[in-house]
Amino acid sequence: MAIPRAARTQRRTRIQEEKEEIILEAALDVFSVSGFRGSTIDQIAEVAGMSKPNLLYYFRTKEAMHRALIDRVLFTWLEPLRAFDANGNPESEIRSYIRRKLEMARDFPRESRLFANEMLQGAPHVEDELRGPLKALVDEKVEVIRAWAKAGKIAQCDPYHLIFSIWSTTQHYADFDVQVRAVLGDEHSGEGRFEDAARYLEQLFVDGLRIRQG
Amino acid sequence: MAIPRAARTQRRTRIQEEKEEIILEAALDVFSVSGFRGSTIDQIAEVAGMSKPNLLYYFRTKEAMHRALIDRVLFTWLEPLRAFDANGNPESEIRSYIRRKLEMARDFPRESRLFANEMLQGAPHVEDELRGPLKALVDEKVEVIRAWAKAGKIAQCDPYHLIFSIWSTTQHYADFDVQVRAVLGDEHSGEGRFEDAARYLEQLFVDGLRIRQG
DNA sequence: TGTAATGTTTACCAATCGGTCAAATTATCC
DNA sequence: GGATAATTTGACCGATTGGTAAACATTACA
Repeated sequence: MAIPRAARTQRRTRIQEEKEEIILEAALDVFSVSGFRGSTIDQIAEVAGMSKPNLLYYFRTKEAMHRALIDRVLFTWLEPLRAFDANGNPESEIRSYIRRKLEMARDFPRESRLFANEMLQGAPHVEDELRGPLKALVDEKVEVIRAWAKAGKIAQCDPYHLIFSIWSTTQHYADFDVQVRAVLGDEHSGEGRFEDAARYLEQLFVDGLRIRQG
Repeated sequence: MAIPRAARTQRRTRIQEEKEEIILEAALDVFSVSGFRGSTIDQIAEVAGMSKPNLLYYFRTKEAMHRALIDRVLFTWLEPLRAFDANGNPESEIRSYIRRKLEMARDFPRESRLFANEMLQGAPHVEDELRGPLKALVDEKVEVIRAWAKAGKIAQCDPYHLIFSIWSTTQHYADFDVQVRAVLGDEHSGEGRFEDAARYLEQLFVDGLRIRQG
């Protein structure tokens, strides 16, 4: 008889690793478009190319799949902010932060949309993580930015809103991709639009913060 | 026998006007949080305080409710951009555009989230409107901004991405409200945060575009 | 006040939902 | 190769889904 996955303590099988990966990949496809409530296990099973009971053998509930995805995304999503370096100079740090966030929007749009979906629904599954680890990390970087402002390296500004504005402008290209494409028209919707966006955003933030090379 | 609403040609009744308003209000509550697929007619009926068949007497399908909402939101949502005046001076026009968009995020967050949900799902119900009327309006305003840049009133920049960045930064405060509150902490999450955001964003864009009074 | 149109409700439908179960199949390891 | 554990499947469950039919209640208007 099969032992329910959650009760197992043994090392994971090769098949387990592979199948769980396939399932999470399919779940990301579905959840990122339809949100948690709007997605069905059947949809995910079909995308994953396996039967529903088989899928439920690896993740016992829909919540379990969603939680596994969210945990993974939350971690990697904050990678660029973690890399934000207090010892670097303001201009290059902000430039590369924008770059990295924009690259993530381009390379991992589903992850961005999964997160956006969760926010729109009021973060029912991750509010604790937002108030805990996320806030802690942001608070830390806010202090860095404040120090830069105090030293006259950048203009006086609210560091929280600065971070919000970088998040929103970059993630916009993943979350509102369909709108961006529609407005730009098919001719300007190629991959070049990310380069255009990077150029514009770097100019906006560097000049907007009146950054002086330090 | 009751005549299906869609087949009626007569003027709308007082009861119709009232009930349809109540239903759309409830539908906005539900759709804006859960998206189209994740929302149920039963939820909407409960929020509206009427029975499901009664609700379906006024809107024959879930799609009909959603479409009615989207149509209404799409129109009012573009009001600030329509007000964007080519004859005004760049600084005050951009300042007041940011203000207006921020006020809408504050006063109509459900409408913003409804739209965001639709975008995340790939705009299955409104892609035509995006490629048609929306693109047309944006193209028109883009020309205004281009003229400003040509006249040296603002820095050279891609007007499309400028508009995207104003959209994203302002709507962020509605769509990601829960994250903003979590990061700012309960002490800074009052209504004052909109004033802080307005101050920061105006500074960012005015300096970022190196606007010179015209 | 009568009556026809409008509005509301109860009971119901087939389809889909998340999830279970036991049986059948496959992989692993001695 | 055989025993044992891991994996997969089809059949199924009760609850919920979007939506309907028809009886019933209310309103508007002559």
